[in-house]
Amino acid sequence: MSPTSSVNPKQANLSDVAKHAGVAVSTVSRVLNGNKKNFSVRPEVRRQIHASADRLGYRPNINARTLRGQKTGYVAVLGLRMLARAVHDPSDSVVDRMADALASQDMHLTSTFVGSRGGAYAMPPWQVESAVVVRATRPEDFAEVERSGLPYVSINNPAGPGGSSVLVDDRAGMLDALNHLFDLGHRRIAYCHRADRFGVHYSQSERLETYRAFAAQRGLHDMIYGLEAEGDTDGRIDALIGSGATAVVTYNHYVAMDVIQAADRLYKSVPRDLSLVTFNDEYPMAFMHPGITCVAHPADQMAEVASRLLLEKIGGGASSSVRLPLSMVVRGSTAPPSAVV
Amino acid sequence: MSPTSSVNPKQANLSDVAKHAGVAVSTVSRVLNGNKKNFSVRPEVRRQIHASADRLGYRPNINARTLRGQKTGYVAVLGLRMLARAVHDPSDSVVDRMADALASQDMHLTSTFVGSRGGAYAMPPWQVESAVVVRATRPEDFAEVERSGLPYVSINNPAGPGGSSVLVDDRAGMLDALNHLFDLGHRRIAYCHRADRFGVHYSQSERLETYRAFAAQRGLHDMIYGLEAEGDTDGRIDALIGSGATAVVTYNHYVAMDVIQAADRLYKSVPRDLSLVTFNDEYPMAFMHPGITCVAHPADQMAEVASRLLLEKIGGGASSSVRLPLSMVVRGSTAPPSAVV
DNA sequence: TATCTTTTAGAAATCGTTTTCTATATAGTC
DNA sequence: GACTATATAGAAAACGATTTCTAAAAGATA
Repeated sequence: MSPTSSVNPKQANLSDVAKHAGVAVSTVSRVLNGNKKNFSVRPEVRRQIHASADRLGYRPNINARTLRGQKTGYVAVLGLRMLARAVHDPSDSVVDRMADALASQDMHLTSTFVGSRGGAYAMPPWQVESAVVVRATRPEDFAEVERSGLPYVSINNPAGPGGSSVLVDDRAGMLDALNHLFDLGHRRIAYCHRADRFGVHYSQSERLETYRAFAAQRGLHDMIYGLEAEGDTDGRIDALIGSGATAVVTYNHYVAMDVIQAADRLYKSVPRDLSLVTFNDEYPMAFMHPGITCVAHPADQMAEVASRLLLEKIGGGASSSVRLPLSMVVRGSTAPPSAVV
Repeated sequence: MSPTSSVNPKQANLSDVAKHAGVAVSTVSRVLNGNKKNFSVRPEVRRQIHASADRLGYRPNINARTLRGQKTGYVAVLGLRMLARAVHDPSDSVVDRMADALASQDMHLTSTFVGSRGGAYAMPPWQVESAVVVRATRPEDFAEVERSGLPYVSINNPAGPGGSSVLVDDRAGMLDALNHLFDLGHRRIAYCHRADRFGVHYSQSERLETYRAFAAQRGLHDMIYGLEAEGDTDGRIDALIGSGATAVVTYNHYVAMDVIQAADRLYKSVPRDLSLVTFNDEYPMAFMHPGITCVAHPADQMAEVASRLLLEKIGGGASSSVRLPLSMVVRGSTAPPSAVV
């Protein structure tokens, strides 16, 4: 017989602790929850209760607790999908930082890992009091959380009527990227965008429109290379590189990797033959050689604002939407164009 | 007043449905759950109950249900730390796949995002029935889960006495990598390892020992470049590249990126001047140019085995530990050494 | 000493569901 | 007609925690 097959000595419950400490369950409950309302205990009893709870490894049953109707302090994180498989975006950093910010309010982010079976935007089966939605791109992503009527905040996407949202100023971000290249002397600037893997993101149209407006205003050629999910991506990128563009802005770090790879394959050098700016300062943009110039999301600030908006909603406040500025992180992938073209 | 502050019209419960249908709660419960045991109803009553439930939008309270049913179906995932900031490893994929596998058993992976405040290996405050531990490197990482007495499985690390574990055969993996390079004709093969960011992993010593044994057996020079967390990493890697090695094996994808960057900086070309094999087939190894040859973890198989071991533990079975083989994914970063050295 | 407050703590109700225990009709058999 | 199955349901007891009542002991005040 295995040493561990003696099994779980059945989770201790409040009554077990009470018996062990020689007091009533209500007393244990109040002591462990620090409930001071019309209540006090002798220090030695308090100590004994804590000792007993510790000894028995007491762990509250969340079902009983929430059934009774107390607040859980749990916040659902919707939209996480999978941890791995390279589906990372700036929202991840924001969620990390929100975990810190909300912990000080005794609120805990929780999530159900749904794997690949979909349902990433389904409310968890346990009771939560609010939610954070990430990576939502389709209206139906908000359906469940809207139906729940709970306060929520959406990261980097416009929320439904019941939620607040934290967005970034993609127009200004695109303008920064283009001006950076223009000021370096580039006049043949391409934009390489791609449909988001899971849907259409508002940044796509905003960046595209801004690019077009910029090109028109400065009298530059439109050099737009759209990568469809199903199309001949490699061919499009090869065409881009052969187009005589001296600089390119890419929609995200994945596209940037594709461009770098293609440039390498076609014996073009970054930034000598092609300057590169990408949205999303995600791994490994900072670790490439040369480092990639990025339009970066203000993750700290986004987390701070998102936490604030969520607390406001919980407090009964109205929905609101805040837009934050993106910032340029200049690295080695951008330089003046070579004299010879 | 905000449009959403009119709030939820209070969820209907079983008693509401019973009243509406003119029957007892127990009858409603049995009908809605299709409970046939010692029970039957007249068809018209059954129809009426379904109609009432539909009409009132009845949704069972999961807390009450699981409270009564005595099992929550929640599995804690310990050790996730942060989502972002480039701290990914093969365990992430395994967790994703386990979420799928366990969902069919009505088990849900749950996690508390702890942000940067530590405590990644603390049991969550709610009641779970088992746990999955990832990225544990120190004995104390298992302390809490061991203390809980719950069945658990550790991914890619030897568990404590109370848990099962799924490991990989790092010795064989290293041997595969070395043989691959040796067979290509390489005789000056370096190994570039690094202390894990969060502790010492069993793979470190196994790979190192295997490298040494291989070199001794084949009569090759030991070319070991250990990167300490605090040391002059860049200098060490530059030395490696200047050492005349024709091939290098790196401890993980982060180190591989460092080596690639250094090679680029020193005008060395992969694989012409240096072949590269790395452990961990993580992003963006497959997307580099050339693609990086990897020793890959069998994520699907690890997930499958881990799920099975967990269920066995839950069923009262003994702890066990399974080692799975790594596999070579050959890409463009490895080639025969150039004639000229 | 008698009365009032405060401290300290227990008993019991409650949350929504499942399930066991009971109970009444109705149908079938002799 | 008496007796036994069977069909059909309701009543009530859990599950584990929180919280509202309730109450005894200890201390303060007159």
